[in-house]
Amino acid sequence: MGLRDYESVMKATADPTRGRILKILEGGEMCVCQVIAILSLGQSTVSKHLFLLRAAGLIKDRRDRKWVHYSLDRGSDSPYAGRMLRNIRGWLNDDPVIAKDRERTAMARAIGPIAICERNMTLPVRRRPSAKR
Amino acid sequence: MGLRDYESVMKATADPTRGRILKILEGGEMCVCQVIAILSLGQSTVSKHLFLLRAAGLIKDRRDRKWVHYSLDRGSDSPYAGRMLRNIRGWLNDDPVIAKDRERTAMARAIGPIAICERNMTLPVRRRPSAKR
DNA sequence: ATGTCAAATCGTTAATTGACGATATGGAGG
DNA sequence: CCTCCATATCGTCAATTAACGATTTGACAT
Repeated sequence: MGLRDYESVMKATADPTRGRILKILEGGEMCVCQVIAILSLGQSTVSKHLFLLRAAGLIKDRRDRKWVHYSLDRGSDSPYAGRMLRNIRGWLNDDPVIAKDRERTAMARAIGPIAICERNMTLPVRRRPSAKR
Repeated sequence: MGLRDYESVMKATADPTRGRILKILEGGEMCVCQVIAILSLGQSTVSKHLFLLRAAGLIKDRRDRKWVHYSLDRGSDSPYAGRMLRNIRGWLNDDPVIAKDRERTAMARAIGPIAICERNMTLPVRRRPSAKR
């Protein structure tokens, strides 16, 4: 529980994309393909982020058939991880990026992993009100 | 108070050298030259670290003649900074590197900034018990 | 104003990191 | 055994970062 663990947890949380992932998972367990769809990032990119978060003890995974689901690892071995998860819970809730992610998270949850995989890890495009002139 | 501030505070604290600096400053205000001596790093290197910590709202500075003293900025504007300072207070106290720094911090405090500057930002070498054979 | 000296800034270099596409892994179903 | 497909790992590239030495800044003393 020294500088090494400290560094791994803090560096894992410090990256803004990984911060977004942690906020997404606050809504509950998520399939990898759903996280990819919400973030609109490459599959390998997201996989690496999830790896680092898991290595730091911040999240845990669960296999269900060919899907892997990730969730926050409350009760992690790392005291740093537990504390940071609790900190982040109250943080960033007003941030516009996080708010947007929350909407997309809701959509991803409504649609479900299977449909998202069929759509090649994408969410349906949201119709934007176009300014008439 | 969005992702940007979050990132700056987290990245500032995530670096192990900056973590050491924060732990050093828990002992109270410190002159730059003392921090340099404790860490045994280059003057410009330490100056940069202090800059990043200050930019994140974690520490503040005070000029006294030609010396600049840094201290933890409890009551910072950033809510992230305040929380992290409180977290770190209870962290890393068992780490060997931090323990060593604490000894050197005590020595730096005993000697004082003026003497350290005269010694070119170094602490007196500690006599190590040499293993007889 | 000039010199001194602690600290800040600049410029460079090597190492780390985040992104991507391509390939490998490993369950589930045929 | 072979295929399919979600995920993991690999290889590459551009961007960031931590370290250093050299130079600049700015407060103080003469």
